[in-house]
Amino acid sequence: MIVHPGKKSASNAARERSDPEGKIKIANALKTLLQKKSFNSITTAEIAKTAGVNEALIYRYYKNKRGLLHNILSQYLLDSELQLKLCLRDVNGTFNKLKKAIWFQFDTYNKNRIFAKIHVIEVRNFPGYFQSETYFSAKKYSDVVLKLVKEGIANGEIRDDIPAWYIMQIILGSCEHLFLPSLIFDREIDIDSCTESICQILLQGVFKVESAS
Amino acid sequence: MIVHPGKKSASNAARERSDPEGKIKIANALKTLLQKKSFNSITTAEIAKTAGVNEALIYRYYKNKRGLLHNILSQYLLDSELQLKLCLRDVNGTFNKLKKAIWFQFDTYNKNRIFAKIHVIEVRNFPGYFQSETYFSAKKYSDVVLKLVKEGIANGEIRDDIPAWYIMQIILGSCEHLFLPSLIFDREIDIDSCTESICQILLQGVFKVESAS
Amino acid sequence: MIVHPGKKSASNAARERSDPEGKIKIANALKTLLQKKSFNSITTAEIAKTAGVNEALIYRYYKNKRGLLHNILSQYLLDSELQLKLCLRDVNGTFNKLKKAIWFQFDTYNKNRIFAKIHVIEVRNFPGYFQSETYFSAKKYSDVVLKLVKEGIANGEIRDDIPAWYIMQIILGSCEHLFLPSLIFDREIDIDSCTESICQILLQGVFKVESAS
Amino acid sequence: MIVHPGKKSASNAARERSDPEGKIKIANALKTLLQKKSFNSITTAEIAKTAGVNEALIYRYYKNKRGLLHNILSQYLLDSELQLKLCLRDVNGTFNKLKKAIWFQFDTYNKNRIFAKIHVIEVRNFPGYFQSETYFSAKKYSDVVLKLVKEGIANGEIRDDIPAWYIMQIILGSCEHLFLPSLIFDREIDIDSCTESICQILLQGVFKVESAS
DNA sequence: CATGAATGAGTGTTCATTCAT
DNA sequence: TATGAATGAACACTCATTCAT
Repeated sequence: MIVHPGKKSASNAARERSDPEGKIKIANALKTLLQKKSFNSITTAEIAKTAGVNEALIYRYYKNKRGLLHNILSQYLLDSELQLKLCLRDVNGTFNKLKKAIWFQFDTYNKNRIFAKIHVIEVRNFPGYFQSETYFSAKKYSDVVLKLVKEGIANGEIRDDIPAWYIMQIILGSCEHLFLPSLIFDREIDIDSCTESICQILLQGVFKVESAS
Repeated sequence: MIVHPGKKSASNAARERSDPEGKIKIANALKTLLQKKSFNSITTAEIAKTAGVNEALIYRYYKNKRGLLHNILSQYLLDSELQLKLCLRDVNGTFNKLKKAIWFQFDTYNKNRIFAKIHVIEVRNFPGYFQSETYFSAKKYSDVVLKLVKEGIANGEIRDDIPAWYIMQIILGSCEHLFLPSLIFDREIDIDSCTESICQILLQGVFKVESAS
Repeated sequence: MIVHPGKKSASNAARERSDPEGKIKIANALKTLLQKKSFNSITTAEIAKTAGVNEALIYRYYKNKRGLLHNILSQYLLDSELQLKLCLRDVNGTFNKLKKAIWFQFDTYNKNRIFAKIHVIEVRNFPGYFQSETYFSAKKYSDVVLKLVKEGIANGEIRDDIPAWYIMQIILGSCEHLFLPSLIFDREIDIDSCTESICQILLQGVFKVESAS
Repeated sequence: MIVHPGKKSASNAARERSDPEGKIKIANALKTLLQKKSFNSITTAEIAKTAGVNEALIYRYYKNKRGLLHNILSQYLLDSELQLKLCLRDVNGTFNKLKKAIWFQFDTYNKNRIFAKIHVIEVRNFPGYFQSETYFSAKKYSDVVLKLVKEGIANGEIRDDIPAWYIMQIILGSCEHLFLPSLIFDREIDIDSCTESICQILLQGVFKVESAS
C-alpha cells in the first residue's frame, strides 16, 4: 500500500542516495515479483535473478527473506505516513481532516494494491508481525489518524464517550473492510463514494450533529 | 464451501459406495488438515499420515496434490449444486427462487468457510483453474442460477435488456463481495440481512418494478 | 567404539534382515568417511554419494545428520554391551569379572578406534548428548559394569564406603584416560599391561586386600 | 600453547612495533574467539567484527583463514622457543637442562591450553601441516631440545647408541602423551609430578646411570 | 591502510512424485 | 488395492574469499 510510483518521496530519495545499488535492486526485484505471485511462492533464487545479483547479497542487506518483505512494506508505510501528513497540512477542521485522511487511505490502497494485499493477507496474520518493523511503521501511520481523533475530542467536534483509539480503529477498519473485496477481486472502486459512505456513518455515529458541515 | 456436515448428500452416498476406502480416507484427511493450515503448507506426507495410508496411494487416486484439492472442491461444489436444486424445488416465482438461491449461497459459504476461502483465495486465481474440475463444477452450480435468470427473462419477471449471464454474475459476485470480508477476518455475518440487501438492489436494478412481491 | 568388524553380532544380523538396503548403505558410508575426516567436515552430499543413494534418503531413515551419527554410535554401544555380557558369562568372582570387563573395554576401544574417538571427542561434549540415543546406549553399557560393582559390594569383595556409581565411573574413566592418547596419536597400545595397571590400582584402592587373587 | 599473558616477550614487542594495527587486532580477535569455540565454527565475519575491522582486511595480511591460524600458532611457538632459551640459560648440566625443558613444556601447555589443543588436534593432523609456518616454528622449538640432547651425547651424559632425534621425539612425545587427557577433559594436572615421572623414565632409559643427580 | 560491495560454491534439509512389487 | 523404497529438484541460508576504490 501507500506507494506513489513515479513520485519519489523525500525518504525514498534519501534512501537511494545512501543505499548501495544491490540493496535497491533486490527490493525492487521483490516488488516486481510480488505483482505476479505470492510472497511464499517467490524464491530467493528468483529474487536474486530478477535483481541481477547474487543470492547471498540478499542476506547482506536483509536478515532473511521475510525481513526483506517487512523492510519493503515498512518503507512504503513510512512514505505513506509522510504523504498523509503533507496532505493534511492545508485542511481545516477535524472533520474535514478525517475525511481527507479517509480519502487518502483509499487513494493509497488504490495506488498500491500489491502492498495493501500483502500487508493485509500475507503479513498481518502471521506470527511475529507485532515485532516486525512493518507493525511499527503501520502504527506510526495510524497514530496520525489517532492524533486527529484526539484533537477532535479535545475541541468538541467528536464525542468524548468513546475512547479515541476505538474510533480510529473503526475508521481505518471500515476503510479496509470496504476496500478489501476490490483488492482481492482486482476490481476498480470509486474512492469518492467510499469516502462519502464512511463519512456518513461517522457523522451519524461519531461526530456531534451540529458539527456536520 | 457448500458442505453440509451430517447430512450425506446423494452424490456423497454414491461416492462412498463406489470409491475405495483409501481414496475417501485421503480426501477426508486433506479436509481435516485444511481446517488448520493452508493448502501449500500441508505436505503429502502429512495427508498420508492423517489418512493412515501410504503416501503413494494419493497418486493412484489423484493426479497430484493439487488434483486432490480440486477433486475435493469439485465434490463440494457438485454437492452444493444438488442441494441448491432441492432447495429451489418448493419455491414459486423467479424472484422468490433467486432470493432463496442467494440465501442458500450465504448459508453455504457460512457452513463451510474453509472451502469458500480456498476456492476464492487459493485456487481461483491460480493458473490452470479454468481447466480444473473445480471450475467445471463451479460452472454447473452457477448454471443453476443462470437458468433461473433466463426463466425470469422468459416469463417477463426480469428485464431483457441485460444479458442473463451478466445478471447472474452480478448476483453471485455480490454475494461473494459481501461475504468475503467476514471470511478473511473470520467474523460472523447475518445472512438474512445480507440476502435482504442484495434483493433490494436486484429489485431496483434487475427486476421490473411491478414484479416486487 | 565397541564394534567387532568381521564378526556380525546378533543384533547386527537382525538389523540387516529388517533394515532396507539404503539405510544400511548410508550408515556404512558414514562409518567409512569417519575413518578419514571429522564428522563436521563430512557433508550429507558426500555421505549420499559414498552410499550410492540420494541425499534425501538420509532423512527418510534418520532425523538428521547428527541423528545418523547417534544411531551408528548407539548401535555399536548396544552391540558392545551384548558382547560384554557374553564375555562375562564364564568368569567367576567379581574381581575377575571386573578385570575381564576392563580388558574388554580396552579391546573394544582398540578394535574400533573411530567410534571411540567420535564418542569421546565429537559427541559427548556437545549439547544434547544426554538426550541422545547414544547416551542411553552408553548408559546401558556402563550399567553392566555398575551391576558388577554392586554385586561385589553385596558379596563383600568390594568396600562399601564408596558409592557403587563412583567406583564404576573411576574404572571406566581410568580406561578412557589411559586409552585416549593412543587413540589421538593413533598408536598401538598394550591392552594387557593397561588392564594390569588399572587392576593394581583397584586392588589397592577399591577391593579389600584379602580378595586379591 | 606457549602464551604468557601479561608478559610481553621480545618478539611480540618487535611485532607490535612493526605490524600495522589492523593485523594485530585481527590476530587478537581470533585468539579471543578460540577461547570459546572451535576454529572451524569461527567465521571470518566474526573475526572481523571482534577485531573491529573490515572482513577483507584479513586477506590483506593473511593468505586465508587457516593462514591466520597458522600465523598465530607459529607466533606462539616462536615466543615459546625464546622463553625456553631464556629459561635454560641459568641451568647447569644436560640432565638438569632437559628436566627444566620438560617442566617448561608442561608449564607452557598448562598456561595456554587453547593453543596446545588446536595445535595437537585441529592443525597437526590436517593436510598441509608440514608445509605450514606452524610446522617450521614447532621445529625451531624442538630443535632447542634436540640440541640439548646432542650436547648430552657429546659430553657423555646421554647414551650414544640411540639417534638424538629419537630421544628428543620420545621426550616431547611423552610430555604430550601425558598432558593430552588433561587437555581434552579440561582437568588440572600436577606438572611437577609429571616432570618427575618423565625424568624417572629418562634416567632409566636414556641417561647413563651415574649421571643421575 | 582499509573498506564496501559482491559472489561461487556449498549447507543441511524438505517435498512432491515415481516405481517395482 | 496398497505400500516400501527411492529420488530430483528445490529450498532458505551461510561462508570464505575477491576486487575496485
